Amino acid sequence: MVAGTSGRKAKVTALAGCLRAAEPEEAATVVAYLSGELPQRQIGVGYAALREPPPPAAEPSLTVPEVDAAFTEIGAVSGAGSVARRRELVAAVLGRATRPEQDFLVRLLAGELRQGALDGVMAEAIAAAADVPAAAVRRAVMLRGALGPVATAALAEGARGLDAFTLEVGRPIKPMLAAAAPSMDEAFAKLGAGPETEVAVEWKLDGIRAQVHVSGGEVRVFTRTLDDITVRLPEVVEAVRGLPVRDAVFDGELIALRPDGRPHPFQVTSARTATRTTKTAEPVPLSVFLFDVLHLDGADLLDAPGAERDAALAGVVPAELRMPRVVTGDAARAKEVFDESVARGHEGVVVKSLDTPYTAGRRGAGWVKVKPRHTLDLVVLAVEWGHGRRRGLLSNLHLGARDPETGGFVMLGKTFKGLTDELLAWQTRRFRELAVREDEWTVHVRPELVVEIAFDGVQHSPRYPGGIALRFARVLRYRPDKSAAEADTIDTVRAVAPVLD
DNA sequence: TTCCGACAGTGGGGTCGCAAT
DNA sequence: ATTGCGACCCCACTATCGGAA
Repeated sequence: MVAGTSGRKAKVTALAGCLRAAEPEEAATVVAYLSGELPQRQIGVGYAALREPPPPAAEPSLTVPEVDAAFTEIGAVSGAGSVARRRELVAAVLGRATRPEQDFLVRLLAGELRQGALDGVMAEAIAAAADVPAAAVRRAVMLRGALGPVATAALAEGARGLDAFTLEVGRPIKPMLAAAAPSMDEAFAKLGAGPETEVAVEWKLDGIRAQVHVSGGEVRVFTRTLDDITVRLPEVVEAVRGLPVRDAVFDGELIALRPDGRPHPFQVTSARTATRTTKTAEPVPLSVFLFDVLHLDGADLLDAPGAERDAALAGVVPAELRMPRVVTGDAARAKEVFDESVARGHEGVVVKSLDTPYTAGRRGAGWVKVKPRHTLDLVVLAVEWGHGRRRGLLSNLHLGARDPETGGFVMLGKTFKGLTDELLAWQTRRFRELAVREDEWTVHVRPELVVEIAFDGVQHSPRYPGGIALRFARVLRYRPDKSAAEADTIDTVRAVAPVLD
């Protein structure tokens, strides 16, 4: 029903009907499932555990609370034999489901529900079902970090129930995200910036986003997906603990820096953040750069304009713990900041409106990131069949650079990005003509077609034969004017974007 | 009537921890 | 010891809907 229509209003109507029909105690679970999430967040079941579902039941008998209880039990399984035990429990649930129920549950557990109803549409549906303003629902979701509890409150108590969701120090909220622009001029245009309207131009570091809560001297650190990673980061806790605040919520970035202040590759920061144990004697320390404050000693600042939040930040955080930032209305000055950030090895800048409040969880137009862009002409070595709306189309390109030593090609990664429907149709036809070998997923082709690829940088790769891979590769256009012999070489790739060490 | 902001979809590379092989 | 899997870090881009202009 929901997947069957492309219209958002129709989806909202259908979803709201489901919510009204649900028992009050089921509402949170129903909302989670319909938006493709589990209240448990994760239960250790993925694609591999779902490959061979048991025969479906003839008659429906499963209830939502039963499924929820089963998922909780599956999520609690651990230790030796846990993989087999989880699969056993998954099979038991699926065996009680009818064919359509099985199909839904498999897609839900695999994270492939894809029915066009994630947080945004579901928030509208909750608002419709509970007859409350959609903006109030969205705000509650941002503050609570989950749809389910918000749905329960809205359905039971209406708008009054939503008022109970406030910023609580110690509970993470969804972080504000940035839109992207290809150049400083376009970033300025998006924000309406100019001599009359200044903006903040902040360095963008290639690290891990962090929301740092201080509550009476106790510090907690949360990731973008609201996971608590405090215990992994003692040096971050130590750095923030010294600030002259009683209660505060900060937003910032964590990054591993070398002694000269230049950044380590992202992989170093990522590994450091993901490591739970102290297995190495001297882990690479992470540096903290705070760029926003959402609460300060009793005062919520979410709705305060950017300039006011920055003033509050500067009042309690010393410059060495703040993200470098320049306020200007001059695009040329902004470009200088961008150039300096890049020259020091960083990703680029984020241009921020001085007026907008902190719009958590939405890719609001208040922040716009600008990064440099590299390009290469590479050769397509193979193509993979697409899924979902790209089913039946050759979608994901295997990209290779010329290897002058062997006369062959070195694969540097894949991309499916940047392709229009028209281009997808064209390349599906074209690659069939060039096909030399085909398996279930992949069509291998004669290496003749040259494609211009944009990418952010080059990183060490344990996967690809050249030992390097492109980061965030996307298609700009095909180059019918170039032959494979004129494509860029592996040496050019290394020169264009050196791998940092 | 046209324009544009918000949203969902389609996957990319990488790391770690754990259980199975 | 190595491999497979699940969970999360980082992410760009296009199509579409529906309200704003």
